[in-house]
Amino acid sequence: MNLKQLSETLGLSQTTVSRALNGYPEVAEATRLRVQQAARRYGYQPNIGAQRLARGHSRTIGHVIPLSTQHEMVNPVFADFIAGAGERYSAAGYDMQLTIVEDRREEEIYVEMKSQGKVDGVIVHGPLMDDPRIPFLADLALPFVVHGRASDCKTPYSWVDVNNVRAFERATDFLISLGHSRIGIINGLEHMDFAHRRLHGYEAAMFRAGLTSDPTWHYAGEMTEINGYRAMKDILSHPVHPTAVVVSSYISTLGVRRALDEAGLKVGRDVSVITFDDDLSYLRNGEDIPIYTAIRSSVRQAGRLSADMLIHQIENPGSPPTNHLLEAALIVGGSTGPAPQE
Amino acid sequence: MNLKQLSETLGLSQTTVSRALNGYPEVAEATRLRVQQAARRYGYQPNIGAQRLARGHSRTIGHVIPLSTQHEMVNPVFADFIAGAGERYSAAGYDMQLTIVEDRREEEIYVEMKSQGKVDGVIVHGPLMDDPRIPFLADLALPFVVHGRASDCKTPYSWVDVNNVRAFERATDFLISLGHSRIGIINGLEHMDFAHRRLHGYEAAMFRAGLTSDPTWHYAGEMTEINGYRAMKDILSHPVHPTAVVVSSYISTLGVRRALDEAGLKVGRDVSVITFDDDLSYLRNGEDIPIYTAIRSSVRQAGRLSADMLIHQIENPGSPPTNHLLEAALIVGGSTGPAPQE
DNA sequence: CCGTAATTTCAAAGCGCTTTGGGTGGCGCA
DNA sequence: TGCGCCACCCAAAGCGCTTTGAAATTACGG
Repeated sequence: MNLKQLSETLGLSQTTVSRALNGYPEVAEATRLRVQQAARRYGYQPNIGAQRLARGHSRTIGHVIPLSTQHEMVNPVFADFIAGAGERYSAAGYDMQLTIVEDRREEEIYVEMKSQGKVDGVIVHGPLMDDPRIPFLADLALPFVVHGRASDCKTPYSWVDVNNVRAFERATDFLISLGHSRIGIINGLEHMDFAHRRLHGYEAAMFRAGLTSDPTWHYAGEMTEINGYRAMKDILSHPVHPTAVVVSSYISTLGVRRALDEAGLKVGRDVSVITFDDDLSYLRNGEDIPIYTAIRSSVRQAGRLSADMLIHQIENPGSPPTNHLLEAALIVGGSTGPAPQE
Repeated sequence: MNLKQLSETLGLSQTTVSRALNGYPEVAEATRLRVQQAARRYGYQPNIGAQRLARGHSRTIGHVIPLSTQHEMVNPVFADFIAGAGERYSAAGYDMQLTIVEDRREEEIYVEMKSQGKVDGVIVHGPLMDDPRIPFLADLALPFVVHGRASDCKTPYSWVDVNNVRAFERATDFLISLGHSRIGIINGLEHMDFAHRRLHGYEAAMFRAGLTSDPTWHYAGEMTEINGYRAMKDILSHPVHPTAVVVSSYISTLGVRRALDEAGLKVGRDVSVITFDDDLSYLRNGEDIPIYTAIRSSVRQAGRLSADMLIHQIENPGSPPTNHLLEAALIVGGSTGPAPQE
């Protein structure tokens, strides 16, 4: 059933039917009701392609997921972020389009999206320190919101981010307050903006406490279980090793635990661990009592916020970029304890 | 730049330009070349909405992710499946649309997709034993491929699935061959079809070996880390407990390990563990040497296959449903060993 | 009872593409 | 020379919706 048929059965023009259905005021309430009922009865659904063509926008939001050809890894927080954003899209009547693309082709995809009118806006995932995508998109005039930030970017843009500096500062401070002085960090890849900020927060806390941070206590790499395991194992291999570590991801932390178990060290007694906890639905950090002491910020919530901001931006063209800085909560669990006496 | 403008600058009709660009034979090669060059030069991209309207299909494939209101959990294998499917969509010129929806509204979404012409086909995730979505979609005449199967469904349909029965049979057989006789299973929710099959495979192997399976050695629940931990802890709480377990997910296995560590039991010596390994990019089961003995089948590969099958089905309407049964490999790692002597 | 304004409805012109159903013009062949 | 046949190109008619501009109807004050 299409508009024409519906309008014919109703004995009205397409104009009136369209207006009745789209809530325009210039149609009598009685008529509107009649039209709505008929639409329901005959299961009329406007053709989306035709609507897009006529309206000039797609009510679709794009997420482009770059897949680096070396790593071929999909960020595990992605599923939860999408779930959060998706909730909001559904509520606001938007569709979500996902594109998996080799990272070197990402800009090309944006151009295509823009000029084909595929999407009304995009969410940018996993920004680097100086991410070329941001000026590029700003230039394209395609509305976008970044999940994270790009430190070296001067042009203003909209973003949703966790206060990573502060989160790692607090985590480190907490360990220091427990008497730890040799503290390691197992971080993400350092060209990723979030990892850079986390390192920064950690270093600031160490410096303020007058502690030095041995480079052999640092690790930066993709945040997989294996890498967490390797990093911890490597850190332990040095004669003088840390009594505590802060870890950038819950998944890496699982590897860290494995390495500690293997070395016969008890988490929270021999080595304290604080993890960053994205509050993933399938990796809850305990329920009432947390397993790990953690700095927690829900990535799902970040997804919701990003979606809301982007929709606002799309529906209010010309509105200035907005930001949202989420504070991570420091949650005390069983993985931290006083520094062991030497 | 749109078709009209492009054709005007070229001094050709829209027809010819459209045909040249879409590879129709009735245009001179020289003209085609000229058109293609001009299109590139001016960055012409056909408007997607217009194309859809004119062609009558959307070149979009839908994935609807049901979010059960109780659990609110996004299946972690989902990201990898999507990545695999997404590769193929890109290559074939299809877009991917994701919809997050409360499970009770799922059918409504399908109707909408179909009648609005939003998508040309859909992938069905996480089928239940007797999944109402399958007859529903078959009825709708919307092409679809199921990732998994629905045991109780009589109408034929296309699916891609792992041979879950055989995988768990082999895993159990392997444990039996190592001398284990008390073997537990930590499974997914049993109304999920895959979990049902896995249980079945496990039971078949036990039965064939003349072993009985104590119900206190069984667990069925959402496959999170926490649940793995709880399940293992619970299993260990009984005076006579299993010396080996098969676990339905890598993530649960991480919880299982935690419970074993906490109990002072060594994986592979005191308790043998075999896990199902979806070969997730962020949770690799070791690299050269596997951490866990596992039955492995790449969910990403399943994504690729599903996408290929669906595209084929869309482009060849009326072709009969096809199936693809993947065999999981049994990979021996360090988490299994001979049954401990009592 | 009429002029004016407000309300309600409509016909038709897009939106940008594909596709049908012709037209040219040039060539070979009788 | 004339005919038929390709090879190439075109005008125009959709696809199903929105929206403009105008017409028809009703309401109302003088």
